[in-house]
Amino acid sequence: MRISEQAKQLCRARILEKAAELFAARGFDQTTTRDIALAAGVAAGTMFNYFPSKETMAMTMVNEALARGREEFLTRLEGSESLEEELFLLIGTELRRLRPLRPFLGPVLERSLSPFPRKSVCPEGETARQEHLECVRQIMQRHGFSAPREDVAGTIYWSLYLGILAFWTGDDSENQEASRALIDYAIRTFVQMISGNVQGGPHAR
Amino acid sequence: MRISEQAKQLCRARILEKAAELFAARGFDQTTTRDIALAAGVAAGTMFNYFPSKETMAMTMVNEALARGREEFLTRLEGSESLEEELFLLIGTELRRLRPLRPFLGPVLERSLSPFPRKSVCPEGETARQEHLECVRQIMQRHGFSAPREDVAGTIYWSLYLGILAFWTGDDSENQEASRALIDYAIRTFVQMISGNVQGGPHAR
DNA sequence: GCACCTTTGTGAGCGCGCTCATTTTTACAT
DNA sequence: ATGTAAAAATGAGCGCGCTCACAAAGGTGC
Repeated sequence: MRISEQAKQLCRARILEKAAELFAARGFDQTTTRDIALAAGVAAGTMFNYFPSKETMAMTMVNEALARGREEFLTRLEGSESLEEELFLLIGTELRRLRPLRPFLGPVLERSLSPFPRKSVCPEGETARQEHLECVRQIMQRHGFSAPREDVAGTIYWSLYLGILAFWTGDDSENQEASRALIDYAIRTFVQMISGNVQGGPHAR
Repeated sequence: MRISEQAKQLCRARILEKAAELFAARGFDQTTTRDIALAAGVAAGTMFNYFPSKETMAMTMVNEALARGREEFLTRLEGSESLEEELFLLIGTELRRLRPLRPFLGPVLERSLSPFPRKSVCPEGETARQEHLECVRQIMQRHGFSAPREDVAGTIYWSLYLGILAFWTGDDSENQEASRALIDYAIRTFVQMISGNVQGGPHAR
C-alpha cells in the first residue's frame, strides 16, 4: 500500500499528539509504547515506522519547542540589547516554549542531552545541542566575540546551559525567581569568561 | 540459612569484582545481569539481594574510586596551595582513581549523576554529589569563602564539575591536555564567580 | 479486470532488568 | 542429635522497548 504524504504526516502527528498527552498525564517512564499505540489507533509495531524509539518521540517535541522559542527570540530582538541581555532573552523564550513539556522533561533530557559520551546517542539530542550552540554563536558574533578556544568555551557553556535546564525543570515555584537568578549568574559568568577577564589559576603563567 | 558476615562480604566483593571485569571488557550496556551472575557463580536473583540494581553496582565502584581520590588528595595537601590549586588537585586525584573505570563510565554517570530531576534516582549518585560538594565546601572554607547564595553557586559548580567529568570521560588523548585546559578554565570561572567579580548583567541594578 | 511490485501495517516474540513464591541452608535452643 | 525458624538462594516469569517475518493495501502496466 502506498499512502499519500499528507496521510503519512497526519498519522505521524496523531501519534506525536497522543504521546504528548500521555507523557504529560502519567510521565515519560510510566507511559508504555503500547499505551501510545493504543491511543493513536495503530499497532505496536507501526509506531516504530514513524519513530525509531520512544525517546525520539519526546525529543522531537522538545526540539520543536526549542526551535519555536528561537524563532520568537529573533522577532523579539530589538538590537539594543547587550550580550548578556540577548542570551537571557534567548534562554527565556526557549524555556517559555518548553513549559508545557516540563512535567515529563526530566527523564527525557537526562537521556538525550547528557554531556556524557555514549555509543548510541539519540540523534535528536545532538541536533538540539548543535542548533542552540549555533544560535549562541551568532549572538556572540553580533557582539564582536569570536569565542576563542572553541572546545573549552563551548563545553563550559553547554554545561552551564544544561545546569540551567535541569534547575528550571525542577523549579515549581510560582514566578521562578531562583531560576532567573541562576540564569543571570550563569550567563554573567560565561560572558566574563569569554571576555578574557578570567585569568590566573594553577597553571597560568 | 544464616551466613557469617564475612562470607556475605566476600560474596558481595566477588560480584562487584566480576561485574567490574565485564563492564570494563564489554561496556555497561553490553553486560547483562545474567552475565554477571554467571561469572560470579550465583543465580540471577541472588545478585539483587546484594545490589538493588545493575546501576548501583557500577555507582558503588565509582563512589569508592572518588572516595579514595579524596583521601589521597588530603594526604597530598601541603597547605600552601591557592584555592584554584586545591580544587585542581582534588579533581585531578579523583580522576586518576576513576581512570580504570573510564571505559564504561559514560552510560553510568549519564544515568546516575544527571542534573535533571527524576522520580527514582540512584541513591549512590546523590551520595557522590553530596560528598564531593562537602569536600569542596571545606576547601572553600579553608580559603575564607563562605559560598554566598548556596543554591546558585552550588548548582553552577556542579554543572561545571559534570562538564569536566563528561569531557574527561571522552578524552582519549595521550596526556589529556584538553582536559587539563578545560578543568583550569572551569575552576577559574567558578572562583571568579564566587569571588563576586562577576557583576552587571541584564537584571543587575 | 488482473497480475505484479512496493509500501505500509501487524502482532507474536525476543532479550533485557528485575521480582517473588518457593526451596534450600544454616544457626541455635533443646 | 534433632527440630525449628529465620536467612539466603533460586529460577520461572513479568513488563518493558523494540524487531522482524509476514500480511494487507494501494498504485501501475497490460
